Amino acid sequence: MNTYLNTLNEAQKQAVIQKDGPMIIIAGAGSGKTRVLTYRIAHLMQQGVDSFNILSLTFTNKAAKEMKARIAGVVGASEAKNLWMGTFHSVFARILRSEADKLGFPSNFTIYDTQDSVRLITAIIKEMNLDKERYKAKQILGRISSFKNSLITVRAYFNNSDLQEADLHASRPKVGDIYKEYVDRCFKSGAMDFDDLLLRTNELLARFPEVLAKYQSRFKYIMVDEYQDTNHSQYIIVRSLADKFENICVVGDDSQSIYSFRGANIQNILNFQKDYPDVKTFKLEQNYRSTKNIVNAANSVIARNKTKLDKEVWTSNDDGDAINVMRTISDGEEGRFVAQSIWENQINHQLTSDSFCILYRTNSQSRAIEDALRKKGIDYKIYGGISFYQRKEIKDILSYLRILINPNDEEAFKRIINYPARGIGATTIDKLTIAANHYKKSIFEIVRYIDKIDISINSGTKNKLQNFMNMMLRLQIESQTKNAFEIAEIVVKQAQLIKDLEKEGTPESVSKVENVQELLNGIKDFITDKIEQGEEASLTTFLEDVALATDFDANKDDDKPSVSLMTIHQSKGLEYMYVYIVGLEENLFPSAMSMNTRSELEEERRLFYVALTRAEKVAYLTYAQTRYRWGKLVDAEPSRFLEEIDDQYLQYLTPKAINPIINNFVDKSIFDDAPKGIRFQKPIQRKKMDRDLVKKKEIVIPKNMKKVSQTSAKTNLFDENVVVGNIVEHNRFGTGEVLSLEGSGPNKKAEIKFGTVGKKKLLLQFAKLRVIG
DNA sequence: GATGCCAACTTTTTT
DNA sequence: AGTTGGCATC
Repeated sequence: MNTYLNTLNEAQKQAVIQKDGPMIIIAGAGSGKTRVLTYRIAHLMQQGVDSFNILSLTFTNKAAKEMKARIAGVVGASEAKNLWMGTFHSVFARILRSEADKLGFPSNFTIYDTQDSVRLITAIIKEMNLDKERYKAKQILGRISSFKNSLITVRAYFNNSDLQEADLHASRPKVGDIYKEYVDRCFKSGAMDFDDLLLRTNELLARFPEVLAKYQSRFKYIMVDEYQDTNHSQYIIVRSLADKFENICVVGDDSQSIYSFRGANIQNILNFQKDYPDVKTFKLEQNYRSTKNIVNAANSVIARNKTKLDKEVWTSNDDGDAINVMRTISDGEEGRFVAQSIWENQINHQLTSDSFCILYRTNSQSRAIEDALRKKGIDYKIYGGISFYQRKEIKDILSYLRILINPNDEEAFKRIINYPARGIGATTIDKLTIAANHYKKSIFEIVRYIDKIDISINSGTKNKLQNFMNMMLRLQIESQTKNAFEIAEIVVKQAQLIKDLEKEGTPESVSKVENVQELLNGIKDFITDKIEQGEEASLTTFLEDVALATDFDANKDDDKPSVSLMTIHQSKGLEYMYVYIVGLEENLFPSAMSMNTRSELEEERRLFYVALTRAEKVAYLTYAQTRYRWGKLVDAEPSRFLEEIDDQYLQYLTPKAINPIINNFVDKSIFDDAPKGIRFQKPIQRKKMDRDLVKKKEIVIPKNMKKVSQTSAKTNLFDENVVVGNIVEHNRFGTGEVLSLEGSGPNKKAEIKFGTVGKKKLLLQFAKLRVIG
């Protein structure tokens, strides 16, 4: 018993065994935070705390799942099952469902994603006849979102002259009216957006003392991970729930607070000690993840931030390699460098692709990297960007399912009323919306009782509407006796969704059909999973999962090893042996939108800190001199963050082939008779810092560059110039002899006799052969 | 009301 | 560069 305690260091152990009262664990990057949290929960349970009384809030659903699994390993699966564990959004969505009637919501309320919210606001702005240039839907949503996250309700807004004045000043006097209409329409649709899941929870706890008391007594022990990234709304929920027992344990690292753009308030963690004067503070400062070089380099950068808690991250790991800095002429070249480097590191160190991760500031940067990886034949997995569930064909099907559960869901209804096309156009939908607002009913009900109301729609269109409604009502009845998968299948068939796509016959529509198929499979998997775990497998839970799922949750891990690509934000909490941070350029990282204030810049710096501390062994920092942005080639300057790292931890790689731009255009030999001393350098010295970097460090021969430079010097090692008789090496088949060649250009094939698998005919452009003799 | 073409916008990060 | 929405035309 308690053997797990012996695997912890002293600081970790103290944090694990501290049972009661408020406590804060300040956990440096890579300091075993998850382990401490996991063991702390397991320890509580071993001390006799009922799992039902423990609430643990994590940052992602994936983190919750993994922690639950690890706890189950210590205390047993059946014990771990009752733990309340998940993201703020999913835990409180669950609570809201069971208390929904108190707030006037149906228990199967819809969760609007950002897309739904933007569409609704767009519609409202249009209905109110406002100038959509002045009232940009996305911006208005952002404003409403920040109101909600600061617990400023519509009423509070209209009671707050400062806020109204600010909007007036910004020439947007109608923001409050839009806000009000938006909230009303969500309510009428039985829908909550992401921020509502927190705001409405606060409403529930504030307005119904008996509900608050119930959950206060239930959650005797509360733990909050990534506390530095909680917003005010989340903060108040936690404070209210913990108010009875004050057994509140928050974990976080102020140096990794990177979500202020969505309302996260770093003050929550900085002020925790003020909130609870008798707080016990624990600091986890030993880093187990990274080399000394990486830890020290990261420290040297974050030291420049002014607002932070006092802590010192250190490691007893090896020094490791210096951090590699690479400049390329373009973003395309940057991608090729990364791909080449990964390829070589894989070979040289016998690593699989899953040891590598490529991090970038913005999703749009992935394209150039992807191209390069694909050309090199390196498997990769990309997280983020447009999630599967956001695709049009998928959202359309989900909208059908949403309507079956909650017919009042306005956004879903508007999506499908004319999809597939059934002759119901914008004019009709406008009329229906007006009627719906007038009668204070949902559009669904208006259509359902279209005969009973006074509305100027011609009989042909009315007929179409009734046909549609009849189908929906039929589906509704069927859905009551079927499981989520069966319903989805019937919907796809009844609404002729696949048929509609197949009719198109374009390559895009073919892939859409595949996506629909994948969705159906996904629902099937979901159901089997849930049934196996003895959990609820209803359509409601499926749709909730979909709405709150992150990209990580959606991805299956059983694929073949692949390089991970993601934004830095998504990389929080993860670690990889090799990390490539690309696009280290001014206006990109730090972002041009985040350089106006000191605090914005500090957040960008924390972001860089997060990126660098993902690396266990080796880190590469790359930047390009030119980059395509908005379809245009623009010049780029190296990021200030490169300068901010203490020089002693860096080594600069600047291969000759890439360096002088002019050499790509002019054959140098034509100037062979020119006077000595002529410089083939660009005369304009734009990149001041860049020159300095090169001047200072060029002579240093990078420690681990030996292998790299060897191979990159002989580029023909990897290309298609093999001849009969060559001994070649193939990634999977090993070594073999080239027996014959046929075809030319992209179709050039080689017949090779491998020792392991015998004779093979391979297309050279894909085979990636290395000539070794 | 549907279709197809052009203009405008995009790219900061996400539950 | 790629996507989306608006507008003209059928």
